[in-house]
Amino acid sequence: MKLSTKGRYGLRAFIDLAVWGEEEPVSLTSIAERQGISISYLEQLMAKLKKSGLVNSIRGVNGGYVIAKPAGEISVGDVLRALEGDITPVECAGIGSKKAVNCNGSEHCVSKIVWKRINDSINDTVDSIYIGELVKESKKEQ
Amino acid sequence: MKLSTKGRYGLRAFIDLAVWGEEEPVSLTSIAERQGISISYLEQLMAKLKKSGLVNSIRGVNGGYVIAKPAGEISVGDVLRALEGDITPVECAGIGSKKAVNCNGSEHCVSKIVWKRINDSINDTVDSIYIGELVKESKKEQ
DNA sequence: GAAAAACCCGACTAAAATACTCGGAATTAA
DNA sequence: TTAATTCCGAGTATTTTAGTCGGGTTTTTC
Repeated sequence: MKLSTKGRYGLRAFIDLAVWGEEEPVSLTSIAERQGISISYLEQLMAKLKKSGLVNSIRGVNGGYVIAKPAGEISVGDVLRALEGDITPVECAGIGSKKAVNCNGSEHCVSKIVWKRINDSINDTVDSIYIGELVKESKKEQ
Repeated sequence: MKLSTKGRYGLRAFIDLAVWGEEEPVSLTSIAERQGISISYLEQLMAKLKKSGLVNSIRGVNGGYVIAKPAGEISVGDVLRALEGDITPVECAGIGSKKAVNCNGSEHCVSKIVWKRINDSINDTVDSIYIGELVKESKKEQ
């Protein structure tokens, strides 16, 4: 039960991008310096974000990345799901979905109720926070 | 970002115990049969639950385990924390707590706001569900 | 008292996931 | 051209997970 560095570093990088990329593209080198994350690893994270359409890239000298939509329209959930794939801790909580192994037994998987509530609460939480708020908060602190 | 089998199997086992253990202790053998979990592994899980005071054990022939308190007084959170240790996906979200590596940088760790909200929502969720409800639900289905 | 049935404990390990690194290719501004 | 960049795919050490295994100890029943 731990969010991997993909999600943790990736969100940090994305916020960094939103804060510093309003005028011109932000290079991985500069994000790496500010955030203390290696360039190689950032490349991987950015590839995922690009594939999901959350950032655009500009190649060549003075190139870098920019966010693809206004920060107010991108939720933390969008970013985390792009990076992690699925952020629910238990899979078998779907309604008519895949029947997990060992999901039988006398209790007819009552625990599914629990997993579903946990999954929902996480998704609700991350979908209710927008990058814009975090950018605002970040600027306030400087 | 996945709840381990410790938590998933452990909660299932605990519910099983609460359902079948009202009159007499429940043996690991019987839980293992109903739930499709190996006895050896169940031993490990029960050890944790016992250490946390959530179950009591009765040794000898016809022995087994019983829940230590009424099912209505034990929350899912109690059980999961006993099994998993800490169920929050991100550690650095404490207020004045340990300063994580790489938690510096220009944004002064705004992402902490996110981690804290996620952690809180998970804890609130699991602490609001009691084993008693699940037992009731389980019996309804039979 | 002996056997059976249960719990108790620590070490061990195969497999999977994580958290990266590395080398090189393509692109573009100056 | 050269240097700064993104892009791409492999490769790999470390850590975590998900158990198993073997050998106890304790208690109860017969």
